[in-house]
Amino acid sequence: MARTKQKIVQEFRRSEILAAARTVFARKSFEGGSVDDIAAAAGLAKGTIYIYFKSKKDIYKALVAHDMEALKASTMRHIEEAPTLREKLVAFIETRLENAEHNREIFRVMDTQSGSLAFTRSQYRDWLQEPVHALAAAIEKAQRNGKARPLPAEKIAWAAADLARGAIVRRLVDQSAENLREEAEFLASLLWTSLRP
Amino acid sequence: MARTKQKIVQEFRRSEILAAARTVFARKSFEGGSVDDIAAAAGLAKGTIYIYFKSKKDIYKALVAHDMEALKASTMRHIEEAPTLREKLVAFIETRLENAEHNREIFRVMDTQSGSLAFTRSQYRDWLQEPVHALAAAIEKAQRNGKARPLPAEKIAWAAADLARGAIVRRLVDQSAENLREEAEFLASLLWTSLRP
DNA sequence: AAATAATATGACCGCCTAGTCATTTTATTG
DNA sequence: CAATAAAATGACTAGGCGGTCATATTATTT
Repeated sequence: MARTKQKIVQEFRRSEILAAARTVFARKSFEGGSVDDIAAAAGLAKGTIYIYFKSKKDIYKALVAHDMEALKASTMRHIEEAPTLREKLVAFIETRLENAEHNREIFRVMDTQSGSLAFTRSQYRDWLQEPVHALAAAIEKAQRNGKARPLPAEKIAWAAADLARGAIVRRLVDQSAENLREEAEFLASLLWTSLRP
Repeated sequence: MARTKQKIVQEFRRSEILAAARTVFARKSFEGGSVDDIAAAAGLAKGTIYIYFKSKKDIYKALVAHDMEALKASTMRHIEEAPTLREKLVAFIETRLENAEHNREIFRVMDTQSGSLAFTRSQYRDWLQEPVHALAAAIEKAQRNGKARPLPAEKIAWAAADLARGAIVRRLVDQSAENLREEAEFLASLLWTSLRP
């Protein structure tokens, strides 16, 4: 019982710290943001931070792992649920736009810092490639059923990811209020035009 | 005469330092790379660096300005020279892939650090948007002549930039040796399929 | 070749940051 | 309500950084 209570509080603190780190890293990048910044943003003393995380890098890893996993899961689910390939394309792009809209900070963190720091290649493969591969698989399945032309599926899937990313960046910079669904539909249609039989 | 000699040597030193900075910033990012790193890479003492540049930020600004300007000019010229819209699309994408291939470091620098540091919005507008706008203008012209369907030109141009960027990132990571020209052709064809009458 | 000017050097300074730990505050328990 | 355990604190340390400057080296001039 006490154990559980402890765990709950501990996890709450950890998530509070991660939320603070998300803001700080987004605004100043990993190198630019200090642990003091994070502590201040979380309303805690610096020493407290080190009770819950063993290093600054550790915070960063936990943060990226958490948010990447969430985006991956959400994207996979939406692809799964969409019935037709055209709708899967829209779902893939829309999920990513939506996620960035609601998590501006973490998108900036993932987008700027990504490569160099703290993660094995296989973890990135998992987070970044898995949804893309899922989309590619859907394209291939449609191709086998004659519902899509035989273009290289993997490449098209990556193109969808790239188009989504570009739109996200522009939306964040321009504060563009353009309808999210419409934008996703338009981008998906660019690819669908090439794919449809 | 002496003046000119001086200038030549000075400019040579500056470009040497920029080359060193390009490597360092690409590997460690702006915050992560130190002036000592740059000095070591350039084979100079730290003090010497400060004869040619007044601060670390100043080095960064000169570096990005130089390389962005070069990419912009190259892209604009290739678009200009291509006769048809389809070829202009290919030229736009190919130029960017080629540039990244031959200047891996600076691509990483521009891609990771971009937003926050040291530049006015108008400078970025210039470097990033001008080639895209040039492509958009070409699309619009083709549309007026009935050589392209009336899709939003600006959006298509940005899509071309996004597809190019994605391909570049993957080429850098995967060391992919896939034929550059073919890759550009494929990406351009994705857009051209939607555009062609 | 001496005098003078231009360049290059690296030890040094002040500042900042990641991480520690003795001490204090808060929660739990008997 | 002690007594004890758990959690939180922030002053402190060690190391690294950007930037300076008195000194040394090299080039130019007379």
